[in-house]
Amino acid sequence: MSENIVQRLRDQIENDIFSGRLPTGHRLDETKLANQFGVSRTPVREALMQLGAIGLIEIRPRRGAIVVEPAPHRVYEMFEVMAELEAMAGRHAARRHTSADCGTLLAAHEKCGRSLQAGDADAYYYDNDAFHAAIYEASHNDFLKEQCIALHRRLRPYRRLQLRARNRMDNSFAEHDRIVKAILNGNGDEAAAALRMHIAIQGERFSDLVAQIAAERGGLSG
Amino acid sequence: MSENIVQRLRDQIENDIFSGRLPTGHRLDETKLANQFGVSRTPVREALMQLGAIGLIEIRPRRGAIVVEPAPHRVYEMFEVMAELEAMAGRHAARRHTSADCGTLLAAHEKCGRSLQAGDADAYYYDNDAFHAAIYEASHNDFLKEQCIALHRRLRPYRRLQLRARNRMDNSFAEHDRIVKAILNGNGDEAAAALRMHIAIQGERFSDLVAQIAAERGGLSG
DNA sequence: GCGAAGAATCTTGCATACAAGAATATTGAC
DNA sequence: GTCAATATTCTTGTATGCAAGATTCTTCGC
Repeated sequence: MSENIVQRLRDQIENDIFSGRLPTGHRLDETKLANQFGVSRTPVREALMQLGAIGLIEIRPRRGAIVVEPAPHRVYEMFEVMAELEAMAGRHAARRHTSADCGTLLAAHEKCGRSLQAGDADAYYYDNDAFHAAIYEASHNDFLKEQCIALHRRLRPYRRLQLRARNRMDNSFAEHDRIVKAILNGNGDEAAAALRMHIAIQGERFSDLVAQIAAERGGLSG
Repeated sequence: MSENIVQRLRDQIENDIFSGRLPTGHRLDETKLANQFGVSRTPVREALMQLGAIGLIEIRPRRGAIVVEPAPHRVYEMFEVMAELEAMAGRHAARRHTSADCGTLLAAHEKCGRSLQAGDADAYYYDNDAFHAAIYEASHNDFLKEQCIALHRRLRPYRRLQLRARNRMDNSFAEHDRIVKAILNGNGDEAAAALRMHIAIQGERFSDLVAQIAAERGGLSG
């Protein structure tokens, strides 16, 4: 499939982490992974190194790699930064967008609307990605775009949890609407504010979720 | 020195790139680098991979790695993002700083002042790093801090060029002064604005520099 | 003389081997 | 019975070897 083994390994391990097959704290033994995938340790090491660079796993010298679930407060921090980056993208998009950008953005927005009406959370999830990608693109700052995509990807598993929440899809779409209007009107500050809130809400929802789980666990175990 | 060869190699190659010993477009031959450093190809590969993850070099499958000087407009984009991240750090620092943070920030600021009075641009350069690091720290968002440090590091060679410019050190210190006051007063918006401008100026100065060099080159070569 | 096809060479990608440090188990002392 | 020290095992870090793809050089055809 992939051109080289390293990328295939990286994607596979990444998926295994996101899907929970490789739980937090799990030790990633190079030899075992190599055997498991039927390759040698060399590409495994390189794949692990790449995952370490993203921050998905922690590589401790001479002590192997472990899966790190970022502490909840860290995920919250990441949402904070994401909110600011998205706000920046929105501000620039409002000022710099071309007519082609408008078309892409509107099309993505309408696609979200159709998925919402169909009640298809999975479809909405992907359409939402495209919607945000359109904003990054319209910001006409490629470096910003890359940073946004990387962080968006990193936060993927946490966002995915949220669309299941009651009314989240409706609210999300309403927020998108405000964002689109601001960008098309060239109102950078409004676009930034709308996007910042749109993302910040997710961070807060995540925090709520963590608190809820902690409470449940507390109730069960002590 | 370093614990492992890979880190040593990574730092060395990174320095060679920043210092210009390894110019843009230079092909990084694994075998040659291995011989040069007296190690095997394995750690060289891993070091190159890490540099590729940062974006300092480009790794093309089966075709080796080359040093990529980011195009000027891309550096400008990076300064734009840096400005926004610093502004965010400043806004949070203004709201969240502890008394210990204040002490560190003030100490760093005063150290900059002493280097300025001594007319020592090199010292100022390092003190400036510490000053900004103090702000990241005071933002109490570790993820943001790490992102800032990484980008700051990435932009290092371009910042270094600038302190040589006339009056830049004086102006920089004056801007620092405004930033410190805003943070200590708890004025988040003011701190953000001051920092955004502080960094944006550098991006613009970089653009000026590029334009100037381009003009000179144009005058020479046709 | 110029262009294209093929061969030779060179470089990367992966596998295997070996050495050194960390984790663990075992044994001895208290 | 518990703690500590040592020995053993296990894992990582680095070196080397081999195969496949890329580049370059040579040769042949036009």
